[in-house]
Amino acid sequence: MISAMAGKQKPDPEFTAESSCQYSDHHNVVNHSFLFGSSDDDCKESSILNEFGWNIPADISGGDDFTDLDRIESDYASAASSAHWSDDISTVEPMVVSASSSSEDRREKSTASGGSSATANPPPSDAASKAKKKGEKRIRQPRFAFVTKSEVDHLEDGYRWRKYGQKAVKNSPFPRSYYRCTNSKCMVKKRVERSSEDPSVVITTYEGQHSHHSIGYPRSGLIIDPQDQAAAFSRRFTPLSSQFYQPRFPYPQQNSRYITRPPNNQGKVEDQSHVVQEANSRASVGEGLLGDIVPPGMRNG
DNA sequence: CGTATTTGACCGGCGC
DNA sequence: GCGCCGGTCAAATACG
Repeated sequence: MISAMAGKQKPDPEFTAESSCQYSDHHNVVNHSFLFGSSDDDCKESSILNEFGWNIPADISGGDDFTDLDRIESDYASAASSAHWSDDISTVEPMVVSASSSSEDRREKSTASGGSSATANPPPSDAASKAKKKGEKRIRQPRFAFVTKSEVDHLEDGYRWRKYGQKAVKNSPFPRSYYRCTNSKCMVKKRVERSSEDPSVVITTYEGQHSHHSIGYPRSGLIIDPQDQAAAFSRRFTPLSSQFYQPRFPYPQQNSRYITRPPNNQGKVEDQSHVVQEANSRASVGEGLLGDIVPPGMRNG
C-alpha cells in the first residue's frame, strides 16, 4: 500500500475529497455513490478519486447514478463549496477500491526496534527480515471509502478498532488516523481523516474484510463482492453522534463551528440520535456495519 | 492491571 | 543518492 500511495504522493496535495465526491445533505440523507475501483495502479492521478479508485457502477447509486467521474466531482464540489449542512450525520458516500499490492504489513512485528528512538539502541536485526520482506509483494485488500458528513471522526460500525497510528495530512489541518480491527486474526484496517476543505466531511477508508462476524468470532476470510459491501455500508453506515461518543480531537479545532451545534437544534439531534441508536443496537447484537457485507452463511457468530 | 491511545522514529517507494 | 511521503511500529502514557 505504501508503494501505491507513495507513487501518488506528489499529486497528493490535490487530495481533496471535497472536489471529488458528490453528496447531498438536503434532508439528512444521502446520496449513495459507489465507487469501485480498480487497482491503485490504475489510479495515477491526483485526487482522492484516484486514490480510492473511483469508478461508479450505475445501478447502486441510490437514485443518483454517478457513472461520470466529472459529474461526481462537480457535484461534490458544489455541495462542499456551499458548505450548507442541515445535520451532522447527513451523508454517507461509499467508495470501493481494489488495490493491487501492498507492502504495508511487510514488517508486521518483524522487529522489536520498530521506530521509537526511545529505544536507544535499536537492534539492527531487522535488516535480515527487511531483505526478506523486500521481495514479498503483498496482495492488497480491497478498499472502500466513505465520505461522510459527520461531526465525529470515528464512525461506529459495530466492530472494535484499535488505533495504531496518526499522521498529519499534507495541506490539511486534520490528521489521518489509522485503525486496525481489534480481532488479532482480522486484518481489516481503516483510515479516518477529515476533509481539509470541508471539515464537516469525514473520509473513512476500509481495507480488507472482517474475517469474523463480530469481535471474538474468527472465521476464514472470504472475498465478497465490493458492490455488496458498498451497498451494505450505504444502508448501514451511521456516524456516531457525540451524544454517544465524544472523540478526542488532538488537532486544533479551528473549524469547530462544524463540530458543535447550537442547542436549538435539538429536534435534529433527536432525529439523528435514533439513527445512531439503531446503529448501536445493531452493534450490540453483533450485526455491525459489516453485517450486511458478510452474508449470514459466512458468519460464524 | 489490562487495554487502548499517543507519538516520534522508521521503512520502503517514488521523483528528482 | 537524497528527500519526501504515506504507512507502520512500539515504547510510553492514559484510561477503565
